[in-house]
Parts: sequence; structure tokens; C-alpha cells
Amino acid sequence: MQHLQPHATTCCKACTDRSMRILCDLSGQARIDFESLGMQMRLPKRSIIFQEDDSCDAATIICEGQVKLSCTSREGKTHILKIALPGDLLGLGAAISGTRFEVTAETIEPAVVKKIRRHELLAFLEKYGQASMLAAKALSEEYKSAFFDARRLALSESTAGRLAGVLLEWGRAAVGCSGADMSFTMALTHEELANLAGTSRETVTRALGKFQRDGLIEIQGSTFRVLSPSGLENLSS
Amino acid sequence: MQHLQPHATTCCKACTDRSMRILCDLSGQARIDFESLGMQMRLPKRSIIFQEDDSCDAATIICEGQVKLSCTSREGKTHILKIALPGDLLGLGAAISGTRFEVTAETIEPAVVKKIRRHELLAFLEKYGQASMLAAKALSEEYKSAFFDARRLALSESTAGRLAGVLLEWGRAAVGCSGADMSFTMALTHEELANLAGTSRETVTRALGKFQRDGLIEIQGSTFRVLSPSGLENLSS
DNA sequence: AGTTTGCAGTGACCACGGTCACACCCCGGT
DNA sequence: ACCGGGGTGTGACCGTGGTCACTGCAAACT
Repeated sequence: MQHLQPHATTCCKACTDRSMRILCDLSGQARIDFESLGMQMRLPKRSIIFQEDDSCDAATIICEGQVKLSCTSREGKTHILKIALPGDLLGLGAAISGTRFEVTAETIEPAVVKKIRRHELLAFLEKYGQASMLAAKALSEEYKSAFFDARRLALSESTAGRLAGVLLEWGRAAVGCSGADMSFTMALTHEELANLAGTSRETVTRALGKFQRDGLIEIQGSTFRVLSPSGLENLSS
Repeated sequence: MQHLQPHATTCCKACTDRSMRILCDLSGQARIDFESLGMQMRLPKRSIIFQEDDSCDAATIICEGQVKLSCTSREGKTHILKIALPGDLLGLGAAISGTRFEVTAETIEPAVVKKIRRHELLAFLEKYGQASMLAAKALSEEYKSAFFDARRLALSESTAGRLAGVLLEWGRAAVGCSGADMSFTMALTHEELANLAGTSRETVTRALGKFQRDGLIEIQGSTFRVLSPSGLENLSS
């Protein structure tokens, strides 16, 4: 839960309600209207918000808790794209272009989300031009995150390198929001980390072991701390 | 050049000027205004439209020719995300969110493009709410293409599978626009195909050889034809 | 208590594919 | 005609990392 904010924005710390990151630039009536949209709900761990290939009837904002975005191949192999955090807006692309979801969203801790029905969202965007621009910005963030995902998979030499990249990213995110030390609590199993880094469970175990032995990271229970960012950086190449 | 249209839209064939795919839904004055934007230019093969980490001063529409979108790691390894085709709008995300380009765009054949300065584009989007929505749609396409890229890299068993996925995609694109046979002209070298599929040049050569021997594809000079879509499909898993 | 279930750690094995080393071919230049 | 260079085809080698098969370990249930 204190694992935080990947792409920090200026408003991040200031906003008491983190569900409104996208809104920080909305003004006046638009903001008021937006807040009246949608309905908030509280979800237990492991609940599916939406699924790959479902048709999109609503976008959802994460208010609290982490959400795993993944997709699955016919053979049952699954790939985790990213862990979405409070403030992220899921399914925006599908809602806007009226297509099906490409990914499955599942909570990995108890979470609070706000669902906004597609037609309400569209009507809102229709009404406020500035909001459309913000939506476009949000989409371009979504794009970048997919892009960096692909880039990490494609451009790192070793599998350990990809893992290092993921840890580094999270360490940096932690700095952006909480204390100055790059530590965060890991809500994923080794298996899930493997799916995220495109490798196998065993390799993750071994790599994490090696990272510790090499003094790159420190693990105590489920809290990770990055000791040598530059070391990880080198590996992730 | 007759290699065509990846995500076909209804307007694709009807538009005489393919540079306006994004505009097909624009109406009246907005459309007229848009056409007056930007400036068209003709580029030789191998010219760089923009580069990774350049700050974005303009988005560009491809009117003719294929454009390679790639990114490079510190070690000099390069990954090709996709081959952009006439009708694609490049750098939209960077233009809207005011960030740097994540990729390098380079023509692989003589091309005609239209550059639209960033502030003109923003002013236009500001003025026409509907256009912002279309921009958002275009961005969501961009997102999907990055997503499928990552998905292909992550979820296919073999390297041959990834290559099969790429060929299949292009074969399907060809059907969408030209004749009913899945044939297209390959403008990439094996080396480039390797960078696209995340493998090595030699492996591409061998895989293509095997695909032919297995009757999955047919290669004559630089024209490829997909004979067994289902066969490729199985491999790409 | 005991049992079950899910996650983490570790060794052994071996295949896929990256790398290096060639030979060949086509085309363009001088 | 000669060369040179870029692209392609192919063999041999061997390291990374996926897979399998276990063993611990801790929390959850009965």
C-alpha cells in the first residue's frame, strides 16, 4: 500500500484523494461534474475488475490498492504488463474507441475503485473539450508504459536484466512519493515477477538471491530496498 | 509500397488521399482547417524523420511510403516496434503531452510525409472538441500496437513463433486492403526482421527457410505470400 | 495435534538460439 | 572485368535459462 506512484505528477502528494490524478488540471464546473460521475466500490483481494476480450462498458479509476494488468496466451502462459496504482485510470482506450479490453485487471490487495460507465464518460468528454485533451494525455501515458514494457523485454541482454529493470522502476517510484530511500513492499510472488519479466519462477528466485549477495538490493520479508541503483541500471542495459 | 494498412478502418479504401485516415470522421470546417495545417514534403529512402529523445516540435502524417519505428539500447542493440504505413500519424503522443520522442522514425523507402507543428496541432485540437476525441482514438491505436508488440515478445514460445506472428499480421493487413491473397512485398532485411522479432539475423534466415519448406509461406524475390495462416497462427501461439 | 496448500529455494539436465566463422550471390562502382 | 560491400545461406559450438524434480517452510483450515 505504501508502494507508490510510477509516473509522479506534481499533484500527486498534494491531492488527498489520489483517485483524481487525471483531474488535477480540470477546472471549475468540469471538475465538479466529473466528481459526480461513476460509482465507488470496495473490492476484496483477487477480484477481477474486467477481463481480456470483455466488451467495455465502463472505465475504472483506482482509488486504493494495487491492480495487476495481465494478458494470457492460448497455452495458458500469462504476461503481466504492469501493476497499476492508485490514480491510474484503466480501460480508457477501450472506452473511447469502443473496443474490447486487451488485458485483464485483477486486484492484488483489497482495493477501492470507481467505475464510470462508458456513455457517461463519453458524454462528459464531449461536453468539455479540455477534458478530452487530458484523456489524450492519459492515453499517451498508457502508451508509454506499454512501450517501455516492450522495450524492456526486447532490449535487455539477460533475464536478470529485465528483472533489475522492474525493481529499479519501482524503487524510483518509491522515492518519488515516500521517503528518500528506495524501498517498497512487494505484493507479488516470484511467479508473478517472472510473468512480469518474461522469465521463469526459478530464475527469479535465483536472480533475487544473486542481487542480494551482490549487495544490489536488500529483502526483509516483503519489503524490498534498492541499495545500488546504478548496479541494477547496468544490468538492465 | 503496395504493402498496406495494418488496422483497416472503413474509410481506408474510399479515401483517395490516404494521409487523412484520422480525419475521415472530421466534418465541415474542422476538416478544412485541418487540411490547411502542416507542410508536405518528399523524403528519400533512409531519411530520419525524428529521433529518440529529440524534443517534439512536430507530429507527422505519412502520406506515402513505409517508415520504421525503432529504439536503441545503450549497447547498440536496436528494437523495431513496427513499420508505420501511409495514414499513420507519428509522434502524436509526444506532441500532446509535450514529452520527447520515445522512438526513432526512419523511412525505408522514398516517402511523402506531412509535418504539423506542435503548437498548430494543439491549437487545432483546442478549437475542435471532436478532433480531440479523434486524437484520443488515434492514441489508443498507438497504444494497442505497442501492446501487441509486447505481447508478441512475451507470450510466444519460440523465436520462430514471434516471426510467424509478424508475417501473419502483415499477411492479414494485405488482405484488408488489396487482393484476397495474403501477399505483400517485404521491404526489410533479415537483420531488420530480427530486430523486429527480437532474435538474430541467422535465426530469421533459418526460420524463413523452414517456413517455406513446411509450406507455410512462399517467397519470390521480395514478395512474400502466406500460404497457411493457421500454420503460422499455431506457431505464434 | 495433523493435514493441506501455496510459495520459496536449489540441484541437474539439456535444448533453444546467440555468436562466430565461413561461403555465396547480386548489384553498383570505377 | 575487377573488386567491394551488403545481404543471404549454413555449419559448429556452447552458454543462458527453461524445465523437472525435490526439499523446506509457513500460513490456513479441520
